[in-house]
Amino acid sequence: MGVKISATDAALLGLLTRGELSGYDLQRAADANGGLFWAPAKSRIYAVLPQLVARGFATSREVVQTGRPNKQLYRLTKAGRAALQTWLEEPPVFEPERVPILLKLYFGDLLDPEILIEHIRVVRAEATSLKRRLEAQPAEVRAESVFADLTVRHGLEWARAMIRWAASAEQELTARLGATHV
Amino acid sequence: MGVKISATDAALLGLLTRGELSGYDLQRAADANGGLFWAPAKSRIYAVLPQLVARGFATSREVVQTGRPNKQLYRLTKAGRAALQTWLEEPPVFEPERVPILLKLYFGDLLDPEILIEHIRVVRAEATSLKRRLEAQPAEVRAESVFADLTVRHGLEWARAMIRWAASAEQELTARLGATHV
DNA sequence: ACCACCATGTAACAGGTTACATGATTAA
DNA sequence: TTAATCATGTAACCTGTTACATGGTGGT
Repeated sequence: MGVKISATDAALLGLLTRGELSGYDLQRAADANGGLFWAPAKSRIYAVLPQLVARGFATSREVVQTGRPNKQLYRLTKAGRAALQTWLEEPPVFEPERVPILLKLYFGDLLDPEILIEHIRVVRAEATSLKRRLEAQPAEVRAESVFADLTVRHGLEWARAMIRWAASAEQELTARLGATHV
Repeated sequence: MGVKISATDAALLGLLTRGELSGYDLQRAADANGGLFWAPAKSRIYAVLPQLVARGFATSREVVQTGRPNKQLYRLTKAGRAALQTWLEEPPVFEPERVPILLKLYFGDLLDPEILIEHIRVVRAEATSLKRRLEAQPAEVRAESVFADLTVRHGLEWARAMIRWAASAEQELTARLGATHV
């Protein structure tokens, strides 16, 4: 029987395979990927870490520092490593997300078409800026490992899909708007 | 000052614009779209409805039935309609989701490549089946309204993006695997 | 005989956020 | 002097899930 851990647990344990880290370090590491696929709030990180210790997945030691706050360094245990491995080997969860824009769109008949179109423009603009951000990291992350590169490519595919969809939705709604206006 | 409501509140209030409905009806309506963009658990629906009444966004009346359980029918109030409108007019939230597969992939160096490839195949298979499901509803939903159609098209773009990404990821990882094996 | 539909809810739990609180050091 | 970095945490709140509980009706 394998020990169950959550995705957030797994993210922290995974980062701890790379060395002894503090909560602060872990947050930086999680944010470093632009929070692209997993970035818990820091309060969550500080809440989870003691739980990991309590469950035997990590140990902590305090490092006394002068001139700056003391810190807790966390180290992965064998049990933690095993729990992580179990999680990694489980088939991934697949489910289409809840997309707020779709909810607004679905009730589009209740909304002024111009506002709806503006909403879609917002989506396209944000997707475009995400795409640009992702395209603008060639050597840094992408060459580092196939895996990091594939996560970036996932984000790019996603952003492109959103842009395509938003463009076509905008076009269609604009056409409708024009048709009913004239 | 506008009254703040959550997306789930908005989903229920939105459905209530179409008439007086019970919790049961609302769940069916939410699931009808294949749960594509917003499908709360029924316990959540039954928890939220009384809150909506308490906040003055809906009224309820009991309908006594014979041969089957009594039911509560909920009706949207003016205040509820106004709160919904405020929510609909707010610019949509845009944020790339948390994708579990990416977390597994990011720590791909900890995982047997064959298992990783199998994970990606799962994603592709599920995305493909979603795509097929969405393609298989022409007259039913899609012609009904532009808005419903656009939500379906969103799902399709998303599914296609996932398929494209998974195919390319699988190819790349397979190549790497072959290279290191031979 | 069994299953699906109708219909509402409670209980226990998991996972997550924002805002608040503290406080020294260092670079612009 | 203003802001960022380092560093940890609490409190209040919100959102959501699964499992449990009940029980008649109508179709295969």
